[in-house]
Amino acid sequence: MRISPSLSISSIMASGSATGSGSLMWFRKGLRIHDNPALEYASKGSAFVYPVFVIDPHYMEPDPTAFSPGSTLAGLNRIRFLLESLVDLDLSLKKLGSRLLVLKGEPSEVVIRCLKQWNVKKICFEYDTDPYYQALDMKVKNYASSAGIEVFSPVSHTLFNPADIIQKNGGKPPLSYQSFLKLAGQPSWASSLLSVSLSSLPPVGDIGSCEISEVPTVRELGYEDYEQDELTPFRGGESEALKRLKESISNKEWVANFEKPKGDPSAYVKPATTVLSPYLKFGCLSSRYFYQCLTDVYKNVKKHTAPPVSLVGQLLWRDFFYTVAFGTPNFDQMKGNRICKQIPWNNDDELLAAWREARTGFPWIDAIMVQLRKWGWMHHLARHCVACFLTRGDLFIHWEKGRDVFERLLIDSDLAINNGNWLWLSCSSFFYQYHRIYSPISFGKKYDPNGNYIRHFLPILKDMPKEYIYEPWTAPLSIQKKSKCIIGIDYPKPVVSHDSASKECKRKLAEAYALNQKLNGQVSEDDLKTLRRKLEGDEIQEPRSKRSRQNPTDLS
DNA sequence: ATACCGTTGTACTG
DNA sequence: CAGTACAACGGTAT
Repeated sequence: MRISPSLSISSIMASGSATGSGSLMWFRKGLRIHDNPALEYASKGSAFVYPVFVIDPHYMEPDPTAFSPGSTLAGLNRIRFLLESLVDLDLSLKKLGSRLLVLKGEPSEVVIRCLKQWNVKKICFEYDTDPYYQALDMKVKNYASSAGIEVFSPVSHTLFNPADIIQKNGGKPPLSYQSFLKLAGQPSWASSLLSVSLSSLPPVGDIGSCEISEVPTVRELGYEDYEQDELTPFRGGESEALKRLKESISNKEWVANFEKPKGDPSAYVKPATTVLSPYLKFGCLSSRYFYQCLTDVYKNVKKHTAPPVSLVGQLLWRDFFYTVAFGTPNFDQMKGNRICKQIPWNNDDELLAAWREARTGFPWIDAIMVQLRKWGWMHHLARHCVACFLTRGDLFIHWEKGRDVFERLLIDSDLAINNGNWLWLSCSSFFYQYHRIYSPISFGKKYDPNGNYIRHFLPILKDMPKEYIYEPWTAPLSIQKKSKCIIGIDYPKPVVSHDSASKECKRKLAEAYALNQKLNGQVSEDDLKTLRRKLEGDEIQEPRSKRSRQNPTDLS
């Protein structure tokens, strides 16, 4: 990593205007120029601005022990998406007469070191509700106030300020979408004027002895022999986000009639949704700008759909989960989570690995897991299918395990939304109708009877006749041979029988719910252990349920 | 205590 | 494609 020569020149020039004050713009999420209140404030009345991004090695550096290429925390697809977003941000800053200063290390330490070395009067960064940033920001704020540096940290990642909604509700977050809507009311902030679009930025000041680099490439980070086939088709960055947004809203009929549950999860050539989630996640796209574009479309059509199913409804779901996550201690785990049902999930690393590695033997499930691995994105309903299958539908494995896999592999993985949806799908919170189980066979079939989606992501099954493609283990051996795919050799047998496994899951959830109700949610680890023993005991007594684990004689 | 509701279940019927 | 039975949860309003 070297110091850019162009920076040295500009820094000499900037330091010439010693009388002006400087500000530090700390980018984390909010990787955009448009509608960026922190950036706007940083540049206002400043002689120079330091736009900083800190690379946290924990997030970026290769971890060879992880189950997929990437760092300890993020898969390669999301790291690449972030780097592309940073390159785009750097280009946009350069067009405005600035540039991105990339530093490396523990972010709060690096930022505090910069504050010590540079002559800045204010530090600006988007407010972040994630516990990780709450902790970092506390350290930075404490230092800044002790040093007499102004801190400006506006809420601009979401439409509403989660703290406001929680306060309105008497200190607790609303737990249903409808009650959230009621509390949120009309999004006045969301309709307010966007931050002015910047035509230029003050130059970067003297960087002293800080080690500044360009945005690194994945190669420079140490991902030399990454697998090309795990390359997501979605490119990161604000420019890409705005292009995608423009394309989406250009079809006014589509925007006006959008109904989330009616989307086709098997559509992959042209996905059934906007695929703006990764851009919202990194703040390449302002949720407020997106909101205003949508309401503009609504104004110009006769009628349009409404929350929860409309596109605006999707943005509000995002705010809903942000609010609940912010107001719920231990939101990302079962233990100590006030809103989470305590359920004696199974520990089965073999079944977990089969799910994660797309070898459950259910083509619909496995194809979705391949799409996750390769694209880092799947349709919302596809996520439902695999999440339900892993947890309450078939495998009865802890939602935290599935959450970890999604968190790593999704390019749009977002603490609040990812955990919120796993809580939802596992019937641990928000949603409790555990008898409604997605069939790993029939759900996909009704959208894609020919199995094109499966054929694309699981090419081993590309010649399987459509009659068998969702249940290839039922195909006669002659058909398997003709399709060049022998079940049990070329493609696995199903790891469970869906009928018996889903029945088992329902029975276990009924027992777990009863225990939660009896103990008023105060379920201890011992209580869970006892229940787990009881459930296993029942299993041994009932020969029928022993079949929940598939064996070859059950096939066909 | 009771009725109604909840972004996105399945399988069957007309 | 819409309507229905199935079986039946917790949260919320009454």
